[in-house]
Amino acid sequence: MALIPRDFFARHSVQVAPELLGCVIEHQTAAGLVAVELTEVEAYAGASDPASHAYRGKTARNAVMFGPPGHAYVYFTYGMHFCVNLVCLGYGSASAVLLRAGRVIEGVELASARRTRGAAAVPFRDLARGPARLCQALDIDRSQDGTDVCVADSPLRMRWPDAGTTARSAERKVVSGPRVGVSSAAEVPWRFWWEGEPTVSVYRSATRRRPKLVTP
DNA sequence: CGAAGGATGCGCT
DNA sequence: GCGCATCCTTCGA
Repeated sequence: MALIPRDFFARHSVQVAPELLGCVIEHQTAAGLVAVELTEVEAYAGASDPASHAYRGKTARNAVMFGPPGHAYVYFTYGMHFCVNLVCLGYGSASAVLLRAGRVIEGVELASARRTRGAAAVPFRDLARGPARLCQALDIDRSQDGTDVCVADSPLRMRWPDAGTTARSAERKVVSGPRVGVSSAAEVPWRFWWEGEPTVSVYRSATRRRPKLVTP
């Protein structure tokens, strides 16, 4: 297992994000190991980025983003979902990369069991397709907030692509586009993914809300 | 197919 | 209170 060194993350998130494609996040729990090869990520620039949680300054929730690079920032949203970021640059910059989607390469059965609700089986491509699904497949929640992913004995860690993945990466084309679900700075093309990869989430623009009140 | 709405809890104004 | 870096189900064509 070749761990990704902290220096890798100690750069601007926009530079780190596309290089994370093909890298592997793995979570060792009592139930077993699940590893996911990243296929889609989003960069957030920190205090200067209106779409970032760090835009309005440091709070108890986002404190990890203001810490050193190579740590996991996990947040809870929409009353039921978790999303995981990897802190970049560090030392107060509060920049990070959101892990949006990936392909499960180890522990498929365990990931499938975590993702399955009721009777309907989840298709393989959908196991970690979307930031909240990825967290569910890996069993990541707020107890992983602040975890150092750059040490070998961490239950949650990042490693370089496998040899087979590296070969496949060479044939992959990295493309970029607007970020998903953010209402401000939506024009910034800081979402990166592998073109034609089936595990990439479906794009949804942020302007799908606002049912607003009705007049009877 | 696509669009629409509900679920659901917490951080921030 | 409001609004979310979301997902899933249902409804209609």
